Amino acid sequence: MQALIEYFQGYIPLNAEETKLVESKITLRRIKRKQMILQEGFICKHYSFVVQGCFKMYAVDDKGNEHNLQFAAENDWIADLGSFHSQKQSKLFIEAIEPSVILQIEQQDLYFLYINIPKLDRIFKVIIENKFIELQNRVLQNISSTGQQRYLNFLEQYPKLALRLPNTQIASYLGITPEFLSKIRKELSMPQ
Amino acid sequence: MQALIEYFQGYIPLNAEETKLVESKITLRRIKRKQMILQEGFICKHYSFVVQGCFKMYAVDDKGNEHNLQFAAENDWIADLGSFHSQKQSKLFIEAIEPSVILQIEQQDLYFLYINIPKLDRIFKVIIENKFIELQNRVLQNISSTGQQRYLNFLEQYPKLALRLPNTQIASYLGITPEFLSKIRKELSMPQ
DNA sequence: AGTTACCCTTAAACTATGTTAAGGGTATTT
DNA sequence: AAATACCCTTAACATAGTTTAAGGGTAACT
Repeated sequence: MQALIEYFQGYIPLNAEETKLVESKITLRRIKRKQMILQEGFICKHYSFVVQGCFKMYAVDDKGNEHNLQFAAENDWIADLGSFHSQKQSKLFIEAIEPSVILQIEQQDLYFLYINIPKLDRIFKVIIENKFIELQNRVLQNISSTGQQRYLNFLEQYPKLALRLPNTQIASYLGITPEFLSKIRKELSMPQ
Repeated sequence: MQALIEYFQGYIPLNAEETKLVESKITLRRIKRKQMILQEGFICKHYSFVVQGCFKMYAVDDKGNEHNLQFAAENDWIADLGSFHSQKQSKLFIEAIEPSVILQIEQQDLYFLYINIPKLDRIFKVIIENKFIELQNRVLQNISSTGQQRYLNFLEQYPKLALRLPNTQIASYLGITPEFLSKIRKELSMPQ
């Protein structure tokens, strides 16, 4: 629980009363590997903060292939924001890649906190702005670079994550097949 | 100027005093076709609201090819948020595709407004959240769909924009060459 | 009104990436 | 300890997308 409070303090200090209010709306959950906290067809009820572990959020296409939209490790947030805010059925899955510990807040509780702690609007605005900037860089990569360039960029941008994830998951995130990633890795490892 | 106030009202009503404060920090500019309001190597000094006209934001790669990250038409915002907030040099260009009218606000003035009108934090949080959701859908398309599917999706999602833009610009946004878009369009127009 | 710049299309040759199939390795589960 | 599931790689073949070059059409500038 302390992890989240410290995380918020990194943006704007919260006083004791505000801290208490936040804590009153937060639920801690332990999630097993491969357990899902969101499945297609369900409404995304929680905004989740990862204290420990790692998650992937993905869509499944008509052929049954998964496409990773996002990973989330320690001190990162994960949710299908579209479903969370509209309360409509999600088309996404969120699944633990490792045994994990998360802090969850429900939509109504978050809205309650937004009203009672205005600085949370500011904090979440900055959080989402940073995520937006990151995502825009990813789009730029996707429309302008080859698979190899995107892979190298991923290794550079998320070196720790790259060590934790199987290559199949990285390939899915990059938008290439595991076989092609294997070919890329071979080329990169060869002299010249 | 009224256009922006009405736009804000669509999120949360502003009172007379707040309206006046916002207006005091806004500058109206008329932009000619092909005129740039941001160039690579410069700091993005303004958050711009499009009253009339249309813009593209793009990066130029080492081969000199442009890659469109975003379009912005009436009632949309455009800025390189990364550069705007960090005050670091941008790698992007923002250029008018049509003769345009925009309302601009400088970074320091926006921060001033955030402090004096807390509900602006809320409004811009919601704006950027919606843009994030949109962008996430685009990433999903990019990593999971063919050029043809992305083109059809673009036509569906931005039908009005598609009519205003030359196909070269759409191709650049989709991450394909104009020649390939031409081939796609031919296939789509052919019986079967 | 003429000229320039830009836009759209076509096609052939080429490159990047996907598909299918197979085998061996390693971690997880029973 | 065996069995299962998953992961990584390789290779032959198929498809998606690019490059280059060219021609004609239309909108913009002088």
